[in-house]
Amino acid sequence: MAGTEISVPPEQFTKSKEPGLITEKALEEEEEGVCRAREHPSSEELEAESTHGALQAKIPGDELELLLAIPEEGEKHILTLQMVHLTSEDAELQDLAPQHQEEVQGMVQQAGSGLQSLVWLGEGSQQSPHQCVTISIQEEVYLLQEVEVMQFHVLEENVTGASEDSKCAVSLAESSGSRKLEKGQEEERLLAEGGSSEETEGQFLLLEVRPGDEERVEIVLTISPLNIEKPALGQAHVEEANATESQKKTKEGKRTFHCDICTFTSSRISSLNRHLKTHTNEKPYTCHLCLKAFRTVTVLRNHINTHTGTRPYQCGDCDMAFVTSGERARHRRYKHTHEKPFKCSMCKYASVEASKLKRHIRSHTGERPFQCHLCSYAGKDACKVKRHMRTHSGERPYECHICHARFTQSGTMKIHVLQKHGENVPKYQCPHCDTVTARKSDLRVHLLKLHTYEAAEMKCRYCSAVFHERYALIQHQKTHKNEKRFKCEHCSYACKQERHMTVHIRTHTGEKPFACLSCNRRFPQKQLLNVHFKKYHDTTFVPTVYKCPRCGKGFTRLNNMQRHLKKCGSRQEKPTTSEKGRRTRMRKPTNPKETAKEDEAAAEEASLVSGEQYPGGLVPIDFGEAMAGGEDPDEDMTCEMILATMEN
DNA sequence: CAGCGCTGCGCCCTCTGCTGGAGACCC
DNA sequence: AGGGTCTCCAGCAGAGGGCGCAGCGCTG
Repeated sequence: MAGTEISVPPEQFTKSKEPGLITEKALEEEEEGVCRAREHPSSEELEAESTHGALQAKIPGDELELLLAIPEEGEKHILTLQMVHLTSEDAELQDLAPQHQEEVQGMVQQAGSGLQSLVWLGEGSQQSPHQCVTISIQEEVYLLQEVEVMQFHVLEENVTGASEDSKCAVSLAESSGSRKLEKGQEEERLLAEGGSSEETEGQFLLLEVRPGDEERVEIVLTISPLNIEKPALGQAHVEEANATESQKKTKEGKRTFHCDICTFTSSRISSLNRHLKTHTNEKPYTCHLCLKAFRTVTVLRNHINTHTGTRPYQCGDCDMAFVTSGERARHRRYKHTHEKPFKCSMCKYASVEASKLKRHIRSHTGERPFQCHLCSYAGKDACKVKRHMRTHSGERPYECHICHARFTQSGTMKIHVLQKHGENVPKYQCPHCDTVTARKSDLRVHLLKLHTYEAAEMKCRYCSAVFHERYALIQHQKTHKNEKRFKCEHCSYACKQERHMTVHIRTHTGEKPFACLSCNRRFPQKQLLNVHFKKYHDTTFVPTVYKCPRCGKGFTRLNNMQRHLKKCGSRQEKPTTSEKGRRTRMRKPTNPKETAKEDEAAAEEASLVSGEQYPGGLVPIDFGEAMAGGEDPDEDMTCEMILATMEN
């Protein structure tokens, strides 16, 4: 329970609640060359700041200026400084680094993305620019006129992985306006020694290095306003180690109490005492309903309210009520006032909470601090990693209440329920054609594939027409659909499909590519070979018989039986059960498209069977299931001869 | 010291968009 | 019969909204 009171300037670690708290004197001093501050930037300036980020870096000669955008009153901005890894390729840095080794301790490097980085040239930089320690102030939210604590990492060359980085706490004071960061060898020395550094030329710069676990070094870097009295921080920490209850008064007589266990400081001993309880398990207030213990009675009361449902803070604009007034205030900002004081300096995003802005900033920086321990995935917040872990565990926590299908994400299930079981399913109509998709993303794919202008010409496969849009090409090619585009060069035969022509050509060439493995007879068509094999080599083969219901005459082909029926004047009879094995061939298609397709095939077959396009009435036995069941294996027979053979 | 106001962190949720496999369709 | 294309659909991740809760500054 040891708390140490140390003496630090009163502004340090203190957040001013009002931007106006910055003193005119301080502003004047800044104007005098070290820091330049402006009370209210013009709109143009704000726009420029928005464009270039929250702060800009200028390195005029050996001097470094850190330009900070000044927000409008009440706004809070994120300052993001990006990590800089010095490599041998960083010629600019190589040139710069030695130059600043003597004089420059901190510098801000304008990164390519428009983000900024703070490079700390520590002791290592004296040996080689490659060994510079780079300090990246990742992000923090603060009123720009405020003193603020920032988190950043100290990275060494070739050290990868944020978890490996040393964490540092930085306090930046007097952020508004531009600041020239003064440097000195003393700071460098103190950084290395783990002590503190004071400003030179009137600027105070505090460094505090704390040894952590094996690979961690904690550095507390505090940059204070120019008019702040220099503290003896290094001494304070020596005293801290020896006398934990020691106190030091500042020039103004104010005291700061410092927690020995963490970096917490407070100007009130009561706050420190309350804070110290957070380092203990001391929780004297116990909930009588669940036996959970709490540190303060206020926390206990709020907790009990969660049991009882007591929500004393009612929103005046809706029915919502909350346990604490703070929750109500936040709710009102979200739902009613839409006040969003946290504004991103790199885009127009604004949020109710600072943590949301912080999270948003990661979408600019690409930072992914939450690593999956099973794969290389890293998320921008812990929740993403948790969701990602389902891909490893196979967990599917969301179940469709209708079909009980399970899903990894609630959104996926919602889409499923809507589109599989919903009645008013939203559809996405393509503006260029009749295509309707169930999902917007699919419409996008459709537009991309079919309606995107292609620089390369796409040629019609049937004619010389060319197109730059795939959809237009497909529509055009459909106009060729019913053409008998394939014409025999030896006779007047014409057909729609190339494979039909291939078969037909064999009637001219005499080619017989299909040989029977049992008797070595050869056939020009595969179907002829199949029929031959079944009839002469397959003992289990039972030919389909369609009987005329009137006279009982049998037929192997349905259409022949139907033709016979017209003469007999009776109706069609179903095939006998012995024909069941072959019945599937005669199924009536239920799909209208299939029906049309078969009708088309039947029509073509009829055309072929009639021999109207074949000189001498010779018809090649070909294509189509209607023919498959009854052809004679004799490749030289005409269709009529085959039918005559097969029919009874 | 209690209480208020506020902040930060974490969690859960929704919306959105991209991706790739499966199956239907077309040729 | 088989390959190419397209649509459907689930998986998955990015981004952000909203809220619960613990802790801290400040004040009476």
